[in-house]
Amino acid sequence: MSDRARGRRAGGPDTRGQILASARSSFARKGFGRTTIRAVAADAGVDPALIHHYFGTKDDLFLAALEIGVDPREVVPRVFGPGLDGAAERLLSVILAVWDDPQTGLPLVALVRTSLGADAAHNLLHDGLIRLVFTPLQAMLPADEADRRAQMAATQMLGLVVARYLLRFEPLASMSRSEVVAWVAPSVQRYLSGPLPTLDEEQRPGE
Amino acid sequence: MSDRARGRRAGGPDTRGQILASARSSFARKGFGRTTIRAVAADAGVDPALIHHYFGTKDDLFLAALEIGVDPREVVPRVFGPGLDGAAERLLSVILAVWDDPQTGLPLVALVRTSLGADAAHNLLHDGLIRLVFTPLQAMLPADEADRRAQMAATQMLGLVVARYLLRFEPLASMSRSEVVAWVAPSVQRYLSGPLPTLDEEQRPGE
DNA sequence: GTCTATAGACGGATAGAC
DNA sequence: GTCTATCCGTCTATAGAC
Repeated sequence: MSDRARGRRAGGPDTRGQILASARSSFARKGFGRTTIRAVAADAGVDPALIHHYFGTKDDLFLAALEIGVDPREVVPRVFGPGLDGAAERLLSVILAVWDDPQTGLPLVALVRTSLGADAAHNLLHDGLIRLVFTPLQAMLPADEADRRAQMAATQMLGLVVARYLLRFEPLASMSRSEVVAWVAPSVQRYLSGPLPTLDEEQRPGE
Repeated sequence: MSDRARGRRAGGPDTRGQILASARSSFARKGFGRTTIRAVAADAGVDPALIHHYFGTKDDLFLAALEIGVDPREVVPRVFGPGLDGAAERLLSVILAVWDDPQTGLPLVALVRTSLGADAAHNLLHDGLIRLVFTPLQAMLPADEADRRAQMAATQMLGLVVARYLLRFEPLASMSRSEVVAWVAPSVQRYLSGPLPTLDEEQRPGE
């Protein structure tokens, strides 16, 4: 991001990178549907036709913009390797670090924003991103509790991400990573390894 | 919903209600941007022009579809009146009940999905919905901790809502209200009244 | 009340000149 | 490589007939 996001394309025409940067920004801010090729082109200072020339269709551009700098298969073992104890803290630290970095965070914001805008059916979110962290997580949990524990943990991390990076709540968005981890980790850890909740027999169906 | 969502408009032409029901459904599933007047009209079995005739512009239709059956000023005191103790459980019970009911839930799904798809700037979500529950909540908390405690609680509730009603994770979406409350309430309650997290002095900025 | 016809704007995609 | 010109589709919205 250091050499291409700054200013207009200097001398060496890194037009392709310029387009990618503008696309990432727009996809992250507006999602797929509200991003237009024309707007991306204008922001990058090039002609709309160039984008098709380089990337093909709008979908192709979106996929190209999702290319990310981290390989999940490398980071996942570091989080879950040491065991369930402290896993929440390690997981949250990694997640926040990845999302705080614009290079890796912007594509993820674009992915989440686009997925939430579309139908629940074919979302990249569940089949792609979440599955990546779910599968190894579930493998560490008792089989009959794995689904519930992992999904409850997911709700907390998803809500954190949405509030901090999509809606940009303050002061949450400006808090340090370590403070956020200190607040949230106990909740996530309880979902992973805390006691199962005891259900009251009386369930009031209506309100 | 019982008399108008079922089948085509019977004899008495409740066309207006039919349109509203279709609009709510589409706004909830696709958000504002991806909802088209034409599709709503087709789903309601009427002509697109009729929608303009009844409701005016697309924005007007959206606002009409957001009309909801619950008055927050009535339910809020019931949740926060008894005090901070057990507030999380009461709050979650109400939230889940409102969202589980299609009559009140669909407009809320539409609101959240649309807000998340748009820019962070002018979102109805923060200025409308969340503010409604935030203000009375913050009034019960120590002034210097109110923002943080309320926002951390908001992340959990937001993530729960997104996962259960927008993304429809399973088994989460099919779990009973009381089971969800049993899982999540302790987390929310800790944000509201638990001990403040202790921050380590050493903050590793990188990674 | 309900529908037909159409205006007017916008965006994706392509062909082809330079 | 980069841009001009343009086609085609989709959508909102309106005017007006029945």
